[in-house]
Formats: sequence, structure tokens, C-alpha cells
Amino acid sequence: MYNFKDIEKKWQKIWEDNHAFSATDDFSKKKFYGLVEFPYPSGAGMHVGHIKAYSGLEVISRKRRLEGYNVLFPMGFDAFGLPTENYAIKTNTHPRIVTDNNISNFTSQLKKVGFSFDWDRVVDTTDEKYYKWTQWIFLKMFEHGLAFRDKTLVNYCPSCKVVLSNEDSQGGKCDICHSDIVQKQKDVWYLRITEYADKLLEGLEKVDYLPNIKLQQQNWIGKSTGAYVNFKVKEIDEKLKVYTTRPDTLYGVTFMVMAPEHPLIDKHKDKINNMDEIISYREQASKKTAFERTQLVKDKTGVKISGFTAINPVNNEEIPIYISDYVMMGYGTGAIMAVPAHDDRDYDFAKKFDIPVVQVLEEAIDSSLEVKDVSIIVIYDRENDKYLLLNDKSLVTSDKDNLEDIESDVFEKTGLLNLSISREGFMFRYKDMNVTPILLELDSDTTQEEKENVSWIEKSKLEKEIKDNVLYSMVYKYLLNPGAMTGDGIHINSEELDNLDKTSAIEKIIEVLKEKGVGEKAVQYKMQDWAFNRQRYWGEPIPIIHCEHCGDVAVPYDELPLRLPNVDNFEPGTDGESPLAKIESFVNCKCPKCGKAAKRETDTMPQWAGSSWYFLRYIDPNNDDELASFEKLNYWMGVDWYNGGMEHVTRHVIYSRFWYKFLYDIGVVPTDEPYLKRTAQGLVLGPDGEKMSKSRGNVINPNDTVDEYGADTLRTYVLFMGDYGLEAPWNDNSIKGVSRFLDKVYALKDKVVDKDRYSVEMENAIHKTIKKVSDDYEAMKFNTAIAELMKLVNSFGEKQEITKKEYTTLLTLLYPCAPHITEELNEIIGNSPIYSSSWPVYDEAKLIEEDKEIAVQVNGKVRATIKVNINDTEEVIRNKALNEENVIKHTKDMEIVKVIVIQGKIVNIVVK
RNA sequence: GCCUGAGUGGCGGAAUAGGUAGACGCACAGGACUUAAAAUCCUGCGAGUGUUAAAGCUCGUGCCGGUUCAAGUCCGGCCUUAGGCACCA
Repeated sequence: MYNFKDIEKKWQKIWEDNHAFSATDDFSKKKFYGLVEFPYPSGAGMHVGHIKAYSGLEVISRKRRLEGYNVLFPMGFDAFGLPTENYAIKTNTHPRIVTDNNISNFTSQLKKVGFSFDWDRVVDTTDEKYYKWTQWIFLKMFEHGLAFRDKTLVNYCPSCKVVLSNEDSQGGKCDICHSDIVQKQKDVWYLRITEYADKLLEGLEKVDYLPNIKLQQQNWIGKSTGAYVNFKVKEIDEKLKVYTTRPDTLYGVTFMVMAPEHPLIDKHKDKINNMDEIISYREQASKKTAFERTQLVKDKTGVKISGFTAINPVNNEEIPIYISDYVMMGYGTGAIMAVPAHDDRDYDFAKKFDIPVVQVLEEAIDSSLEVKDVSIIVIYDRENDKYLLLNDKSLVTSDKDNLEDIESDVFEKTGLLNLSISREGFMFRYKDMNVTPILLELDSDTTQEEKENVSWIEKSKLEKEIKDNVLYSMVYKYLLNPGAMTGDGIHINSEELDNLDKTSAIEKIIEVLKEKGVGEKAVQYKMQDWAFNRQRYWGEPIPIIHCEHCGDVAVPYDELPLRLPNVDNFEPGTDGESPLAKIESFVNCKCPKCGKAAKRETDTMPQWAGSSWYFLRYIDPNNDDELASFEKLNYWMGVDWYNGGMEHVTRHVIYSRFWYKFLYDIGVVPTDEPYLKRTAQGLVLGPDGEKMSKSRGNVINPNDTVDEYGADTLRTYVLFMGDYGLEAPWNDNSIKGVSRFLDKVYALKDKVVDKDRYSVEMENAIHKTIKKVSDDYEAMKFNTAIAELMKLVNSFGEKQEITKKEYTTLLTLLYPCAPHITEELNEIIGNSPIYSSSWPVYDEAKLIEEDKEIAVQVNGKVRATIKVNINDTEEVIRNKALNEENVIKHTKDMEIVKVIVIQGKIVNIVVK
């Protein structure tokens, strides 16, 4: 193995001394801003996942520099946060010291791997010169009404003693310590991200994010369109407002449901006869664990409000009102109109509470205008768990309401007696029939002899038997899979909506509601406002002063940064109070407005704050007057390519897009989308194929790998191990293959002859490799790019000599992956450094192969291969193919039906 | 439950617009060099069948079906698995 240790040290020093990777603020040059997610500098040090995450854009950035771009490829540290604080508490060390140690450890590790970051622009979110501007943005938001305080029930982690956002407490568990979250009444700071919901959604149309990233963001924003509808409540002089996406089903409403904590209940509790019941239900509901709420979804619970009756605004029908925890206060209006026929959840609830189901929409297949009502009967034999096979004896009757008629009809056709109706399915239209499926069950005393006249079939076989018969498929669908009918169709039982489909019915009913003044079109989002405070020490202090007379007052801009005071004890306060609340010198202050005594906000910002704008600070990291100069922002923004983990796609990326859009609206930044392109790398799994974790003991330490194989091998290996976007297991043997490859590259130096051209034999291969490698890097297909370089190296290995130009091209193409060894070899053969050279170009004309081997198939099976020339006519190729020995063998005594010749690709001879 | 990926040799994975499935690497086996081992180099390597050896033949990209001269790739229906959302009205 070549001496990678000295080589790597040597080149890292040369790059650093020459500021080889410093971005310059030369606005005349074309720019490239490549961004990777800056790490949280944990005490555990770097992870191989970091190496893979940074290596992707590292390759692109190194390539871009050789292509003549002014490249900004920065690195920084997202250093506020709980792990540091917890460690500080445990070891009684100041978090500042812990953070500084961790940052310096990370820095030296990153440098050891040879990443081409611009080390002159490092950003640290805990630096007061940085968080001054984090606070500044917060104050701007406060000024514009986007930061506000509210008393609410919050997710509270009793173990970490902090309030958590919905995103930090998914599944009812604390994101940090995984203990159960409880609900607690608290004063909470919010950022009004919902105000930007539409902008965040629309912005996705013009950016180049991977499709699944866009989709996840769309789902997270969760826009839906529908309508508000007001239902009068008879007993009180109030309207119950609901939100629905299906106002077209208004005639099918058979009950209403309110969230248990709906304010109308408390407001009119004197009119409610069963308040006790409601209060005890509320208690039960609030005690439900995450598991019960998610796993027992199907099992609906609720209480009918005795004393309330709603009036359906379109037909004035009186309908009951329930409370149930399947309706939540946090979405829509906290109340719904329930249409059990066409909503699964309402259906489940209606079945449980025995509420009528009114069908107002039916499926229509091939239907004509004139329809006749028919019923189709299916008979079920519970004793044998079998159904009557309909194809055999078709049971269609004309009168569905008269059981006696049905029975005599059935008897006539099957000889079966003694049946009872067990289920009636939804109606549907098929051709000229309006069909009601009816399931009859045999009474238990039916004898085997009676059953023998007809054929029976098991449920599992049924579906295969009838899959081509539309009519019977529909009948069975409704009878055997009970549930709401949620699809499209045509409306029935709906007065003015009858015969309209879903879309037109929605349009029509909204008009009607508007005319009557009882409803209007509406939009809702799943996304909620962003809970923005934490009761912790190690975060940005929220720069607000609470004054008895003036309310919440902003700390004046010229007093920023509002510094974290020095404390001895970082333990949170007793009642989930911030440690800052214990420091009187910090808390007590004067109101900037009226000058009277006031108290400071003692909560700090969440970790997401600092990372929401860090990419702007890289552009102008030392600016004390602005977060960054507009001129520089105007040149560098937006980020041309942002790569990071899938896990940050919904939170960090949306939060930072929100901040950026806000800054755009107040004229601080020049564009309205921060990231022009976003990709994501896949995880590096442990050698056992599982996620790396300390507890599994399958963690690979990148330091060890650098010591054993060198940085170039590590970098190249993480790119070679598989598809960059997918997860791939670490393999201790595979990395040896990469190490061997670099050894081979090294050994080739002895074959180099001083010729400044490509040899004739290698010319085609080299141009093809340049194209393939260049294209693959751009598409993040690093594994196949490296495979292509391996092929080239293998063919160099077979040659006696390699020209200097050939070798230089190889080294340059490999340089983004393995920069140290390639720089060294490049120097050995007498070139000036690669980092200041240029990217190889290929000649389109040299890519064409004169002679090619193509396959000859007979009836689609490969029987031979032939050599063809680029100039061969179809006739020539055809004759070559037909004269191949093995082709003759397979075509003799056969009639040649057709010969398909695809130039340069394949010949297929079809014989009979 | 819904949405989105993924499923190809012993393993990681290739296969731009259907056009020679298994590139490249690993592991393994045989050989060369060596006193020996490591390293390195050469050869083989989907399964089955066949032969002194080959050629050849059959099967084969999660499963079932379809379209096509031709399907890993397109269409319909499933199964498994990873991730996201999760009573969102």
C-alpha cells in the first residue's frame, strides 16, 4: 500500500496554505453554492453517515471548481441543543466549553478526511455574533405579528422538562428521551408558519427537489379544500360550524360530532342534560395513550349530547349531536357533519351507535338514463362458510322491499327455504339497472339435501371466479366488504344535486349554501403553527420583555445580542421553568417602552432556530451590521444544490423555507426560495444490515478507517458502496477492494510516458469514460462512475505504456473522490496541481464505435453474436445474421416470417 | 389504513429511450511467485444439463397474468420490506 498518511497530510497542508477552496466575492464569475447540512457537534464525534452525507456535494464542488465556477461549499456547527446541556449538567461543565471542545474535535476530523470546505467561513449557531441575528429575525417576526404568545395545552415531556412541538413529539413520545408526552397548560410562543402554508406549497412548483421530497412536504402542509357549513342548534341560539371536504354529501348527514373539548359545550352546559357523562368521557379521552389513540382507531367511542339537536340547513332535518375523540379541536372547526354512507370513520361510529346510514351517492358503471330497480340476492351458508355461486343460478328479482316475494323467487330457482336478510349493500347503477345487493342467510335448520341443488363456493375462491363479471363483482364488493362508499358516482336522494357527479355537486352545493347564507368555500391545512419556546438554558434567549403595563415588548434592536447569562446550575426549574428564571439579574429589567420594572422572557428558542437561516450567514459570516449584505446575497443566493438527510425534509427544510420567505417579504433577501435543488443521501447501515447504534455495537468510526486505509479510500468507498440515495450496509471486505483500486492507480505511474496525447487504441475508451463519469457525478450515480474508472484502470493495466495525457485525465476524473492520491501522482508526473486545473472534455465524435458486436435472436432467444460495422446496411447485417451457423441450425425447415434489424443493437429473426 | 421507494448470483450492486441480464467490486475455488505466509498476478465463478474439453440446450430479475418480434424495464392484480403520514373531516 502506498504511503497515504504522508501524502494526505502533505496535500491538506498545501490546500490550506493556498486557500485552495476559498470562495471569492468576485461577482463577475459564475457561481455555485453547494450546501450540506451542518452537523450537531455531539460528544461522540463524527459518524460515517456524516462522511457519506458530505461526500456527494464534495465531489460536485471539486468538479465545479475545475469547471471554472466560483464555488461556495461551507461548513458550520448547529451547536445549541439538549445533548450538550445534559452533558453539561452531568459533568458540571459549562456548555460553552463542551461545545468548543466538540467543535474542535469535529473540525479536525473533517479536515482529516480532506473535505474541500471553505474553512474561512465557519458558522457556529451558539456564537453571540451569530445568534444576535437569529434573535433579530425573531424580533422582525414579532414586529410583523408572526411571533405571538398563547396559552394552550402543549406537549410536555416530564423527563426532559421541556415543551415540545408536534414534530418533536410524534407518536406521543419525546423525540429526545422517548418517554411519554403529557398535555399541559402552558404559555407558548408560536411562529405563524400557517400564514405561509400556501406560499410554501406553491414554491415547490418551481424548485428542483427529488419527487419524494416534494411529496413529503406537500403531505406535511396537508392542504385540503372544502366548505364551512353552519348547522343551527335548536335548543340554543347558536350555530355549529363544521368543515367538510364533501359538502356534496350534505343530504346524507345523519349525525354530528364535536371534539370533546369544544367550547360550545361549556358555554351552554346548563342546557345539557348529561354533563356528568360528558365530563367523564373527557377525562377518559385525555388519558388515552398514544398506542390507544393510534392502534385502536377502528373502535369508536363517544357520548350523545342530550339536549342539543342540530338542524340540517338544506333539508331542515333534525339530527343528533355527539362528542367523540375522533374529532379533534386542532383541525378545522373542531366539529364535523357525519355522513356514514360516505366516510369510513363516520360509518364505524354509526354502526357502533346504531345511527341510520343514508346513501346519497351511487357508483354508476356504463349506466343508461332509464333505469329499473332490481335486487340481486346472494345466499350465505354460515354452517359451511360458503356462498351461493351466482354465475350458476342468477338471482335477480324486481321487488326488493317484499321479503316474501324474494323468498318465493329464491325458492323457485334454488329450492331453498327459510332465509333471513342479513345485510343490504349500497345501491349502484349498472347499465339499465339500479341494483341493490342483498345478502340472505340460510337458517340453521336447513338440511344438506336442500343445499345440494345449487353450487357453493368459499369466499377466498369467489373473487377469482367472478373477477371478469362487473355486475357480480360489484354485488360481492358491497356485501362482503362492508364500509363506507367513499368514491365518486352520481348523487341520489339529494334534491338539486341528484344525478350530478362529485365535482359538480360540490360546486353546486357551495353556491346553494352561499345563497342561503349558511356556508362558504374553505381551505384547511394539516400544518399547525410552530411552537417556538423551550425551557432550557442552551439556546437563544427569546428577546422579549414582559411589562405589566405595556404587555410583551421587544428588546430594542440595538441591545442585541441578548446574551445568555452565565450560570452555575443548568438544571431546569421545578415546574418546567427555564434555568434562566432563577437568575434575577437576567429576569429583572426595565420596560423599554415605559421604563417601569419588568421581567424578561426566560424561555429559549428550539434547536431549529439557528439552522433556519445558517446558509445565509456563510455568505457574509463576519458582518456585524446585517445578517448578510444584500449585495453578496444577491450574488450567492439561492443555494444551487442542497443535500442532506431524508429525516430533515419535513422539518428543517420547511422551517428554513418559511424563514427565508419571510425575509424575502421584508426585503432582506433577494429571492423567494432558498434551495434551488434538494437531494438526499441514504443511510450507512452497520455491517449487520441494521441501523448503526451504540446499543447494537455496530457503529463504524470513520477515524479508524482513515487510519487503516486512508481518507481517499474511505471517501471513495462510501460513494462506491451502492446507490447514493439508498441505504447500504458497511462491508469491511468491500472497502479493501477500493483500497486495492487506489493501489492500482498508484502503480500505473511507472508506465507513464511523456506524450501529450491519447493513444489511438485508448482514445475511444477515454472519451467514453469522461462522458460517463461526468454525467454520473451530476446524477449522483457515484457508484457507476467509480466502476467506470475501475474499468479504465483495468485496461491501462494490460498496456505496456500509458501516455501522460491519459494518466492525467484518469487522475482528474478520480480527483473529486480521492483528491490526495491523485494530486500526488499528478505532481509526480510533472503537472501543476489538479485543484487549479480544469475538468477534462470529451469529443462527441470520438464516442462512436466503428465496429460493434450485436446479438442475433431467433424468436427472441439469443443464438449468436455478429460483428457489424457502423456503415453496414440493414441488408448486410441481415445476411450476416442469417448465415451464422447456430442461426441456420435454428431456422432450417422453418418459415422465416420476419427479420427485425435494429441498427447497432440487435437482430431478431421470427420463424414459424 | 393511506402515500412513496425497494425486491436481480453466495454478498454490495450494474443494465440512458423495452433490445446479448448479472457491468464494477467483494467472497469463494484453482494456478503462478515464495522455504512458507501475506501481498501481488493469472484463470474460473447464476442454476441445471451436456462433453475428454468445448459448442450447444433448458430455466432464471419477489409472485400470478397480459401487451410485444423482444419485458428486470410497459400494463393489471397480489406478496414482502424500508420510510413518511396517521381518526386531518
